[in-house]
Amino acid sequence: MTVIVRFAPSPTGRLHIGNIRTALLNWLYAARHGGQFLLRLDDTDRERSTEAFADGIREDLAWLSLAFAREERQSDRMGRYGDMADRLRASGRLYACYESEDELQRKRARQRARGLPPIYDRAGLRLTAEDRARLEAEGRRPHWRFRLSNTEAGRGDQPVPTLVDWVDLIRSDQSVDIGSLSDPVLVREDGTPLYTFTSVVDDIDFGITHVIRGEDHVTNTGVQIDIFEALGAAPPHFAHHSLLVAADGQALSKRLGALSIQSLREDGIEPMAVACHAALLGTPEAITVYPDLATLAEHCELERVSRSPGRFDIAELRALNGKYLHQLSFAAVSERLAAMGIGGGEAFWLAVRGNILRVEDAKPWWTVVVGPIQPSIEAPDVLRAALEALPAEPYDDDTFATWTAAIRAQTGVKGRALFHPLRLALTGQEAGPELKALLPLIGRARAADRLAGRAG
RNA sequence: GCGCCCUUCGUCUAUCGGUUAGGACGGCAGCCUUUCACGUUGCAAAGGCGGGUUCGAUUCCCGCAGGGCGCGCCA
Repeated sequence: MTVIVRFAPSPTGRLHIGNIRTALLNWLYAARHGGQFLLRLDDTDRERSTEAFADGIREDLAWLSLAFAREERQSDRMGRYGDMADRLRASGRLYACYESEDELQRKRARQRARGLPPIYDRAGLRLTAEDRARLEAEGRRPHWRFRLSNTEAGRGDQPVPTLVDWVDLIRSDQSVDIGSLSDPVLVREDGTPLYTFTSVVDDIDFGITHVIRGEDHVTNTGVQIDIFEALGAAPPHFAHHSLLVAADGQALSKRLGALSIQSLREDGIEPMAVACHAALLGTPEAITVYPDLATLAEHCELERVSRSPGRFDIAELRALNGKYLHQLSFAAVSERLAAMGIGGGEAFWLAVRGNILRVEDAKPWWTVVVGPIQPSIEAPDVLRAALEALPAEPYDDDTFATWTAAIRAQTGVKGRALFHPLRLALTGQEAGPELKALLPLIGRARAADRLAGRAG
């Protein structure tokens, strides 16, 4: 059996770190099993879905190299949902209800007040043909509910505890009591099919073998398994991963805006750092940046994803990004450096990569190399001696050592007293890459200017 | 309120009743670099609370507390 998984965001916002974790878990599962990953845009909510958000989702996936074999949109499939709804009506599993939003709210409030669970009372099921005709004549249109298979013979419509169970790939044995749930609305008055239903129809039609999603869907799964069966289809395998929480342990949902993939990208975080952090968080694997998704997939077993919520701390992601850059090869960034107007070749990259957290942090160091910068003058005597001892070009990796040895011999100054003034004069900065590597890039002319206190 | 899930170093986790409770990130220290950073080596750092079961509980059971999620004509 070929594994087919899907990522099904609704284009009502940008993807965030939590979303992308779901996408990644799906993509990586497909990769590990030689399966297919498909993108499904859940855009049945016409009011909130926009084309701009759909583009944003594709853009974010592309940035992370999460390629999909196929793209489907629910808005293209409305006819199909209508047909499937008819099938459920024909088998008596989809029934018309005429309560207004207000009436339903009042019913729920009453039930809660009496200490009862707020479950729909199935009044719609008891409507006679005459009742319905009268309601329709009043101009009322029905919404349609799916009758959950939670009753037993001799007890009418009364729900009884009914466990729907499955072997969850992450949570192992899992069950949901659909006896304590309301019959879900599958189709609205205006004919719009709802998620609970469209998702099942799509999973059937697209041959989805594994549904990997957040644990906020656990209850949905209980209901949806019932719908799969009502439609005569075998349910797919399910896996529900825990959700991410913020660094303070509270729900992440409040500040998702700042954690959009777009903002992480603009923040200079590398896509593989985002992917590895999101996928490895909450697993026994050490969080490290692998060179590509295929390699990441080798380290990512769905079965080992933790059931407890994962704490997402952007500071950790930034640190991870830095660690990744510290060992990144020149070949991997040469084009981007060139696009930023940075030259200096491999020597420059190797010199500065250990001192940056983001690729664009290389830019100020390039300015340090080509100037102009304002030197910072400390210990003028030392700098004067340094200027006098400054060797003629060509410079190489040994130049700095011979030069500083000469200054030391001349002045008797050594250690921090020698290096700190040189660093301040040559770079204008307190800390930075090895001067040994920087000096040949800076060159004699600029070095001489800076040692003399002139901008250069 | 009801239901489901979770609880081991600061963080992510390993441990299938007996371990010096292991690893990774971060932190700290040494080393390297005659400077800072990078790198490297080492160190410190943990079983929420209360009851059981057992010769023995981090591990199994119950309760409590804390956290997450669900209980939509959202997805």
